[in-house]
Amino acid sequence: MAKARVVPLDRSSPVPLWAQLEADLRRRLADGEFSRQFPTDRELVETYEVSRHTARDAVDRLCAAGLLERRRGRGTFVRPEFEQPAGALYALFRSVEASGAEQTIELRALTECTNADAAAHLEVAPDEPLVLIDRTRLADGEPLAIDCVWLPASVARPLLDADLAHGVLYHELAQRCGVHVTGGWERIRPSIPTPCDCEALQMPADTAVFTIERLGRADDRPVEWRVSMVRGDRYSFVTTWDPRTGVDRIPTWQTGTAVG
Amino acid sequence: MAKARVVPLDRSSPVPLWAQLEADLRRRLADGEFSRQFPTDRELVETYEVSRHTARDAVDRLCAAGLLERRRGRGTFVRPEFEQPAGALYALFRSVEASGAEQTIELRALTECTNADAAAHLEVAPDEPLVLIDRTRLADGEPLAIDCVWLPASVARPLLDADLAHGVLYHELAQRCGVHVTGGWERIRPSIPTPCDCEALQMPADTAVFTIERLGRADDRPVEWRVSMVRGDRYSFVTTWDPRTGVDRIPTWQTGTAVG
DNA sequence: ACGTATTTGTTCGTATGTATT
DNA sequence: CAATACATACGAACAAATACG
Repeated sequence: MAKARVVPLDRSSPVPLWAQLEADLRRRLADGEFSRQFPTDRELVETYEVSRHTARDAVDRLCAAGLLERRRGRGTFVRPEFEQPAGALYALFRSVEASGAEQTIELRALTECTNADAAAHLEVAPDEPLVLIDRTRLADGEPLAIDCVWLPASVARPLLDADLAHGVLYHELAQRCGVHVTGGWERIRPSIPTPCDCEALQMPADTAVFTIERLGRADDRPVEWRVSMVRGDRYSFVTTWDPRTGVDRIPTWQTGTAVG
Repeated sequence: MAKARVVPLDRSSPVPLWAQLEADLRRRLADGEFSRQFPTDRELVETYEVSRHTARDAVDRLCAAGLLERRRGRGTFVRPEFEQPAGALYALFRSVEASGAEQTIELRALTECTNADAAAHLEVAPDEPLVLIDRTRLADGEPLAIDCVWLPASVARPLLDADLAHGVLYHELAQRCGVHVTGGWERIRPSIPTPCDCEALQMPADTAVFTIERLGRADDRPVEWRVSMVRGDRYSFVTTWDPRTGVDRIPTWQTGTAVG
């Protein structure tokens, strides 16, 4: 465990104390300093020398962002699921897992190659060597998605020896390559798969899929370009809204036809 | 304008004061009591006889939910866009409008009919008469989506005389039929349009669309069943995330290829 | 152009209630 | 029962942005 490094707050700064505190707690969270238990209000008051109100303000925002969870009488806890990658693609994997289905991965290819399109998104030269990870994801043995990832070989070459049929890519990427994906974007489009992709997904020829393009960044540069195809006849994107309880909830993935 | 009806707070209730206050402000917002300007902190303190801290707590939550907006030195304001319908479909219309494109509507059909599938979603008998609104939506003259809505004729018959080529359906529904849609769900799927739909959308035969199914409820019962097809070759669903600044979990629609 | 009043933003302090250990 | 930790609620003061005479 890394030793606690606390950045002292600057009271003469125009940045509010709660914002400085929130930023430092975000940094310490990203450093993995709190495995599960988070400092109590009182501890924060003492280490940062602020009022309890200010400490709560910062922690409240981290709770609202979903990183922490407070439990009355017990303490504040890190939400481990939020250490997992963000975005609609990983939300799908998690919702499938939460449904009780057993997820397995078939590795179709794990090689070094070049790809001009992926290179463009990764902002490297078109002939720059890339690591390609081509996998099929299955839920209870039935194909759910095909998932192609390209990463610059200069940073991702250690992955060629990794076991990518289990676990989360980002964990391997952090452990073996020292790269932490911190942000990015995703674009979701409907598309018609090629006959080859249709076969891999074991779906009829006249059905459409979600194509999810995903770019992951490691602070200073893009490191992950991914194109995934998700069976649209089995999975759909569902949103509910209700002005009384709060509107526009986070979309979730569902299978089947019933919507609450 | 309705006279201000303030529900007194119950200090012996186990429900926190801020929750009671938030609920009452939500109700007054729904009643349209505040056209644009919202009470100041001081006014809330006086009318509800709570501390400023409690009043701010309630208002902060309404701000977080997106219903209000506070501006230092000016006051608190109702966000008018939040009086508009929620969901991915209306988010698309708004983002197209925000892009500067001129939106027009072509009315293809406005009739009374029956439809067993729609009736099932509206929870009425299969032969119950429905109002069908079948429209094509265009952005700068180019087809963007086709949009079919079914409503129970018993409540929506006044719409047969309405001008549905302009304005928002929900406004007509509220004005002519006295029905306020307050909640519901949406399901998004990729699909392949029929040749007929392809023609209406003026798109090539081998492209896929987003199918958005939408169920709108008026508190006690479903009143709107809608199936829309959005050109997937022109519009995509984009999400960005960034753990440092807070994860952006609300997807937006974009056209073109550039993603920030 | 300036000063004052208003309004929200931030920060402190204090006390009490409630759930958990 | 007691200690701990979060939840709620009150009060007070000053700062920063805005509006207005």
